[in-house]
Amino acid sequence: MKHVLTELVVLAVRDAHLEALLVRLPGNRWALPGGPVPDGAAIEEAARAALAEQTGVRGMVLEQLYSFDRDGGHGVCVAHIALVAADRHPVAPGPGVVEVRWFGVEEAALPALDADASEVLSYGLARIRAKAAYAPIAVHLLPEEFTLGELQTAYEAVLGHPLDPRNFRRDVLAGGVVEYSGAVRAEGPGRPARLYRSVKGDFQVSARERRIARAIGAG
Amino acid sequence: MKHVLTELVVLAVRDAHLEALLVRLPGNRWALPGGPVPDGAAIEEAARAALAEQTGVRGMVLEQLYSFDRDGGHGVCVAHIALVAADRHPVAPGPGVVEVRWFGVEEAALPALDADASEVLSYGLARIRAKAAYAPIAVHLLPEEFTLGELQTAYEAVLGHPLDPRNFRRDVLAGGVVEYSGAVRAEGPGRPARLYRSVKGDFQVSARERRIARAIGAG
DNA sequence: TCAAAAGTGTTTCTCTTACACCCATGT
DNA sequence: ACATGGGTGTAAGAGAAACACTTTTGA
Repeated sequence: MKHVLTELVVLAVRDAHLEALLVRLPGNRWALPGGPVPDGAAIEEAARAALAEQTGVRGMVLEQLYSFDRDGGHGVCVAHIALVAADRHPVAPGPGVVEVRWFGVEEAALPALDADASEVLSYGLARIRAKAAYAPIAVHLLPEEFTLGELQTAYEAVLGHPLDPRNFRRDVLAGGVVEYSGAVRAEGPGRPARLYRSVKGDFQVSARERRIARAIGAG
Repeated sequence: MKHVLTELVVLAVRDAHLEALLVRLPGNRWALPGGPVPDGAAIEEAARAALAEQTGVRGMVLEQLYSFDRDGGHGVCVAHIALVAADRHPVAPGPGVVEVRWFGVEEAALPALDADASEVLSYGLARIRAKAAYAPIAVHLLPEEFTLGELQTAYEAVLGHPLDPRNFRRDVLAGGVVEYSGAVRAEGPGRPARLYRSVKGDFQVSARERRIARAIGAG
């Protein structure tokens, strides 16, 4: 018997930067959100519940990352990664939490974290970057309707390098992962942008789509 | 508090087929090898120990797959995948095990398995196939020295489709993941094959190597 | 000398990349 | 009218895929 807990790497793109959500615990210690998985509870549900309680964030895409030994073999930490559209998720500290805040994921922007949390965070970042190169993940980082410019910005934030707009548009549209919603949005000066939404349904990772997705990440 | 256990998808290439190692428990039930992770023990060590005890297989490459809820939320199963060189691992049933046997991974070749085990097995197969397309995994499925023909056969068994020998040799050798051992091996009629061994060391997944590795899997 | 497996280069085509200008709107 | 972001096509280079024959051995 061991105690089982979850930790979450919660990521969003805010202001063209990839940011992670951290919680400040009493004693000025910053940590990843998370909590125990009670006996009888499902792991993923417990992760969602812990995140909702500690930070107010709920209803996002959640993926299991890895399970780590903790507490000298007396515990197990099942790490998850969550992708959220930052605007749709106002944060509020829950019980036991002093503060909830977004931090840029660059080393310099992060507060001090213990070694375990750093490991989980690195693992999560590696996973999302690897996955961005072949899967249409960025749609999870955006509101329901978005412009291709916003989608490109999200990819650029995750990947950490700029993409060519013409190639990006060609490949995204060819991949069929987004569809034109029919609406446009004018915001300040400049030509109004068409709004797209992500196409529901599982994406078989066909050879063709893998290729296209790779292209998305390869700019 | 939950009980934590491991299950292992143990894979080998035997006779040009990808096969999985299963154990028969009393009552004629076939199952994946595995066992409890005792309080205080590390997950991966427990997985190795369980596999060694139940089947006699030890010292192979082990990778964590996923953690599943079990027993109505009262347990957690941390699934692993193991790649072994079949010839180097004679199997022998341990305590509590009636029989240990290799089965082809095709649906038709497998015995009846419970739903949980089937799910873990499918997950393991998906993982190894995905990984074969970009990482030099097949070397783990072969003895220390092997011919390029054997390596190609191993890849073909994992991927489930034939590869072009010229492209395969070119890409494998260009990738630098194997080196010529200097020896050759004559076996029956036909020109003797050069023996290769895998090059130690971590393979940074450089753009170049990713490309090459992709080539390996893309035939 | 025949059967069997190992080993070797080149060509074609597709995909990826790089690149510059016009369009529609707000101010 | 101009500043701002949105939207579009093409050409050159790189990588992947397809392809057939010669070599070396055992029988």
